[in-house]
Amino acid sequence: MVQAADWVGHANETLARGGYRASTPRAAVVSALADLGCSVTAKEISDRIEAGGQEVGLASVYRTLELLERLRLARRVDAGEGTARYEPVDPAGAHHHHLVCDRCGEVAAFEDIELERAIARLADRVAYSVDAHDVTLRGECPACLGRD
Amino acid sequence: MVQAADWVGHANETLARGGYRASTPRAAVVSALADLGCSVTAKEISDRIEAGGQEVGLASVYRTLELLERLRLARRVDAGEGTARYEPVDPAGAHHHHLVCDRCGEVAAFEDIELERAIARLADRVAYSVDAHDVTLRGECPACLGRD
DNA sequence: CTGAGTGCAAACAGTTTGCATTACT
DNA sequence: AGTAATGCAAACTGTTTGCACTCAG
Repeated sequence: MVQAADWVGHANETLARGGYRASTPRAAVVSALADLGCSVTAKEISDRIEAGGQEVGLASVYRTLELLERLRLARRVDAGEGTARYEPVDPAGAHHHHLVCDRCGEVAAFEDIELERAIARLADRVAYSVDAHDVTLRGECPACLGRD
Repeated sequence: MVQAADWVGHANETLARGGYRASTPRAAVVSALADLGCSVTAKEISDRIEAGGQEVGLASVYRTLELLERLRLARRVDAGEGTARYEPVDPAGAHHHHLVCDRCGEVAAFEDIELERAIARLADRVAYSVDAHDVTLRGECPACLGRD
């Protein structure tokens, strides 16, 4: 997992360096994304900001997420159903993938070097030039398994 | 890739066995999905049917896809952007994953035993009970690479 | 003071649903 | 005949966009 504080600093720095203005709504989105961490929706970000007493229009949340994605500060991850999810990108390059529960929708993260290696080797063999990959495992989370 | 003819037969059989009626629109969707093969949208299916002279409401396409998915005859695959894509499921169990071109959206398929093995091993180690997985590689397709 | 960034509301795209009608079995 | 399945149109959901206003630089 990305260190929330580090990432917020890194993100704000990158934004400033890019000539983007430091607006309150933007900062709120950055900070909410950092707090929520892995695999969050625009709505969740907006709610979290609202819970903190601020108001930020959903449109601004989307615009900020789009910007963060363009700057490689965040990435869109696909949990499957039709709702876009985002998460902070670790500046150090570490990354993880997701386990999604088909029953309750819960998302967990995992890392696996062996998997990464297999993908790296594969990437060399294909005709495409690969610069990103996503892996999603689907099944049932421990909680749902217990509740059978 | 799934053998189109085989799959159509298999799908129709499964549908019949399940007590589902053999309607013309349903058959058209099954056959269109088989023809188009890998990673198609509801709209593409509808267009392809229309091109063959028939008319099938988009709603029926969606309803049929949902049914096929429930019967494990098709699966929803996530190419990333907000449009659901479907493809026939090989009754023999063979499956592949996708390479998506970030520039033109072109989707190619690949298989890799090593990758499957890594995922199988990983699936044993996690707390979730994993029963499906998706891998998507993103990058640029050969055509777009050439067009730099 | 100037334009990047915002909020709102309207526009959109894909998907789902209610209901009267059609057509397998 | 009975009911599963269809088609249409309306409803919905998530996301994007146009525009007037605001505020950081």
